[in-house]
Amino acid sequence: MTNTNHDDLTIGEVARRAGVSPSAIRYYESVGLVAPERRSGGRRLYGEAAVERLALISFAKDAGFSLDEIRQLLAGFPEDTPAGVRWTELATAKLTELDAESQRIEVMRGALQRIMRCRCSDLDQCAEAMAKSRCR
Amino acid sequence: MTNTNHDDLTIGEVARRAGVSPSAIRYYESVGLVAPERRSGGRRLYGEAAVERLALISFAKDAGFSLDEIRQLLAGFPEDTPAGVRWTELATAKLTELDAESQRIEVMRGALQRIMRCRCSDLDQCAEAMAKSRCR
DNA sequence: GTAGGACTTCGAGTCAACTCGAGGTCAATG
DNA sequence: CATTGACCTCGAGTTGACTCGAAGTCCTAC
Repeated sequence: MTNTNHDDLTIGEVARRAGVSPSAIRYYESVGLVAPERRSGGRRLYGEAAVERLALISFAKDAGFSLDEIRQLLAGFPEDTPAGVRWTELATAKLTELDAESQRIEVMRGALQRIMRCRCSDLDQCAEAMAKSRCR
Repeated sequence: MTNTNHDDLTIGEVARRAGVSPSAIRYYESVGLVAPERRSGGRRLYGEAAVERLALISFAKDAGFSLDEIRQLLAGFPEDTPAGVRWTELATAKLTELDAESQRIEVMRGALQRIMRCRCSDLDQCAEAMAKSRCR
């Protein structure tokens, strides 16, 4: 019936509204994150919900989730699982990863600050000292 | 003359001593980070210095430098540039990157902690709220 | 002299999250 | 009715730091 619903959005419009590229949307579709409501003449047609879904994906990406993890979020729970439970499960794991990452960064920071005080006259000397464990 | 110097190390020995794989050493050679002292019958032969050079490369990698940056370190300065100057130049830039990275991590942490308090009954609702800017 | 093991080169494959290009289709407009 | 522009699919390319496999070579030991 509604073969021409004027609320329909083309991929280009969805892309513009959500701030992502059409090719990214097609890619997300290929990995199961979004799907058009229907098609007309081969073209994908979306509803407003797609824009929101993409906003959620962008948020999750910014929060550090991979597309794989985002798929878990969207489809890795029983249908009626509340959003908070889903988020909590994934975010808890991610926070642990972030802790590890922060720690790694601190270690690197320490190494960098130490090495800046190196007094070796050349790198070969420095490498030698390093192999022996202390750079002078 | 010394076509068979018994101080020579094969790629396998260097790899074992430095704790990196032979293929990684060949790869490092291909990007200009190490070179064998000489060859005998096609085989690469290294001196002790190669082990030290690899220790330095490993240290630099652990400190967050890319192989490209390590090449800068090794070959991007006038010959007589002291090690400390080289390290300081690269480490300063790297520390700035780490600051940015840390900050990004804090932002993600904040987003994750906020989203865990989400009370939406499903993700569609959550996505809608997100598009409008606040998740309840 | 032959078996084994370590080595050689070269090209392709890996991971993530896309992008790009070619070649073709579709709808609206002049 | 022809052009334009947005869309379609599919395959390949991107980045970094390697790894893997194939096919061949070399040295050592038995």
